[in-house]
Amino acid sequence: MMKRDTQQRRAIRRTIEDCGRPLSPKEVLDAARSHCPGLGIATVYRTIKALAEEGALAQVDLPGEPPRYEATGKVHHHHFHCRACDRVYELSGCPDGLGVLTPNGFFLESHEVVLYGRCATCAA
Amino acid sequence: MMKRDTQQRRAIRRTIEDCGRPLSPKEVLDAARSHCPGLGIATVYRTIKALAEEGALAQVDLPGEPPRYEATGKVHHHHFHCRACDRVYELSGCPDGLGVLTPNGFFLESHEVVLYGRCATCAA
DNA sequence: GTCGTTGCAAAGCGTTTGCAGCCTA
DNA sequence: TAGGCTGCAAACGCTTTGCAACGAC
Repeated sequence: MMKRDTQQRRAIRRTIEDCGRPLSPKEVLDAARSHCPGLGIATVYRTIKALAEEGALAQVDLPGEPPRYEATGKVHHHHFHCRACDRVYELSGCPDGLGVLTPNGFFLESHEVVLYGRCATCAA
Repeated sequence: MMKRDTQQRRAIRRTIEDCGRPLSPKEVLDAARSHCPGLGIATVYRTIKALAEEGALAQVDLPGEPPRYEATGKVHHHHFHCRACDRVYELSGCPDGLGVLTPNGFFLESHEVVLYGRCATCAA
């Protein structure tokens, strides 16, 4: 898939790669339209899905939130969700001691950590 | 709200309180119908919402999952999501060192930790 | 020119809401 | 009996899909 390099796809890919934080399909649409007016939401969904399948995008699922998407190729990280502006930021680092939370007999494969609060802009 | 004590509400409340793990509306419907045949999904949603508003239920949001609900009155805890059976289990304990993940200028209010893997039943 | 891609509109899917009849108090 | 509650079906919001026109190669 993704056999052709269209204006729409360039705008969508560039939007997500340049942003540095996970974006929702709606955020991608709004931002990509500045490069490509008339872009449709269906194309955003289709392109995101294709980019995710070929490994260029990672889906970021946060509790109670519709999925966002970020560029792949980053080291293991978690996210900070600002309650004021609803933006999601990347964190570096990872807490220790998750293994001891696992009940006996359970097999731990992976984990997710999400912090909530106010980002630097909204805390001011 | 919740002025009357109906058969449907008794079945829904009892189902969630007896279960000991967070349930989705569909899980509640299926289980509660054994006590109350003919129960409708709309009643499950309405009752869950009312119980949550009066503080008897807590909504449990996991990444990429529709909300589940559990009885309130428990101490701070997190959850384990079994990838095999899709059930969600309660964990006790909480990792340290989340504060150091918070970027400068950000204000940390709360956090969420979710573990993934196989529960004791599915690991066997 | 071919056929992959796009935008629109319709279809899906889970959740919510309107409404007439039911049943608790 | 009054009016809160229920089940059904329609409405909703978000995502996916069908289809004819478009445009990359």
